Amino acid sequence: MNLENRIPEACCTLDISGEDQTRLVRMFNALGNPTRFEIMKYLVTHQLCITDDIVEFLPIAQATVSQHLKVLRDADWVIGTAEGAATTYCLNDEYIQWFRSKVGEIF
Amino acid sequence: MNLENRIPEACCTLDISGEDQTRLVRMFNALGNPTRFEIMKYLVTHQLCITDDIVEFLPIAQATVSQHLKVLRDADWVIGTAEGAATTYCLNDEYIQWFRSKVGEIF
DNA sequence: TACAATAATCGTAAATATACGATATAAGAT
DNA sequence: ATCTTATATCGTATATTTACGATTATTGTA
Repeated sequence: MNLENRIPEACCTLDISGEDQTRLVRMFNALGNPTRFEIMKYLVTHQLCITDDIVEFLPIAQATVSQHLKVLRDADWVIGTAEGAATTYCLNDEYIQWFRSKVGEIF
Repeated sequence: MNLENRIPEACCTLDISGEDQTRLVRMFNALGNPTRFEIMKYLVTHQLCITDDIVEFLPIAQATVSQHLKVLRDADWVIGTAEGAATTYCLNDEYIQWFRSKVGEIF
């Protein structure tokens, strides 16, 4: 009375795999860090900013902020645009929307 | 013509902080790992399972599966219930719902 | 009582993430 | 041309994560 009785069979399928799944996991991972979450909060409440705004806002070194912004960019949470010597950051609305709808589909 | 011209002022507030924020980041973090995401997929498509189902399903050791399940439990993505010698896992619908609504509020 | 099944935990090795200072690059002002 | 500002990248130290085998604990069965 063990394996024969509880055959694990799928009750449904799931429309996520391959590249999409990799992207989704990367997005989860990027926000699964307190500092990066704070950066995202900053962007949500400020719409637009440059790297230095966040360097002044958070108690961490400029190099670290730059690194975290790169992770958020690579995960498509934000878009960075070179604006002279500075880089302007804003939310990547397209992929934020994509994230929300995928999460809605899956869970 | 620099700091004086672009005063970074918040355009809105954000209703997430403290414990809720910590929990949310922990939930993001837990799903930001390919193996744990696969476990969640398994649970979504099977509704219920025991640890051993996942051990057989994934190409990783029992100890590792158990560790990942603990992370998912601690992050409130799943609920584990001792059922004799086995532990039955299922989705934590309450907090999945919570996650979705928080993400909706923020972004 | 002994045994098989199931899962959790311990100790540990290897990989990855995180943070920093120093340096490099590029734009704009003097 | 030089200096300042803003950012990215490099090298590196430390911390955390991930994975594993071995061990422990607990339940149910022979």
